[in-house]
Amino acid sequence: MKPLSESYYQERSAVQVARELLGKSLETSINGIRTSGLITETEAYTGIGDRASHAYGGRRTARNEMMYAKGGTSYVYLCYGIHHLFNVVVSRINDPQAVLIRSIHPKEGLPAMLARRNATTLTTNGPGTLSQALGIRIIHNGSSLVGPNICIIDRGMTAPEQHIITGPRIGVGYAGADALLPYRYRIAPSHLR
DNA sequence: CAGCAGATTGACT
DNA sequence: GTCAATCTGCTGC
Repeated sequence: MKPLSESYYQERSAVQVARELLGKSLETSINGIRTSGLITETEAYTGIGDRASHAYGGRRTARNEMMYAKGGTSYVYLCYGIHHLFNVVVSRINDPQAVLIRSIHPKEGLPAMLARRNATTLTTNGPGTLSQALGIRIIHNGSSLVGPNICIIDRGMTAPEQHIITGPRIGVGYAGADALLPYRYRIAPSHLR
């Protein structure tokens, strides 16, 4: 029941963390409002050799700078000019591996999440919608995952191997052969309820 | 500098 | 199924 430590993120690869984060609790405390959910879908972006990654070929821009930070840092960026996508940076400084969180199962703070989404039914099954529900925005780019605002906690819900479905990542058709790699991980829908 | 595509979503035909 | 919303970064004039 403790937040995952900084060394946890630094000692593992993106593939390993993407798989192990399934079932863990992603929690935010923003402006005194606490919200959380269990991670049900992730994708691994494995570094400078990964054609689907913003850091492919060692590319370094103002947007993706945080991918080069130490493991345990948040990488939040704006996609299509509208949606905030939340990533967990993994490994050490200058090894830009990251895990995109694509879906959560909401647990705490449902009213606050509904208000942020401006909705009456709660949707958190997409990288843009879950970030909005949890209140994660560009200002959280670079936030520590062992800091006060965003953290990931093991609440004993680690997904068993046989309930994990793997497949190609979503929306990365431009990545050639790398688009086919099985770097998307999700908990089988039949095990969510 | 213009044009275009992108780790998406939701409204509409 | 189609398409607009709208910021970032890359390509080419």
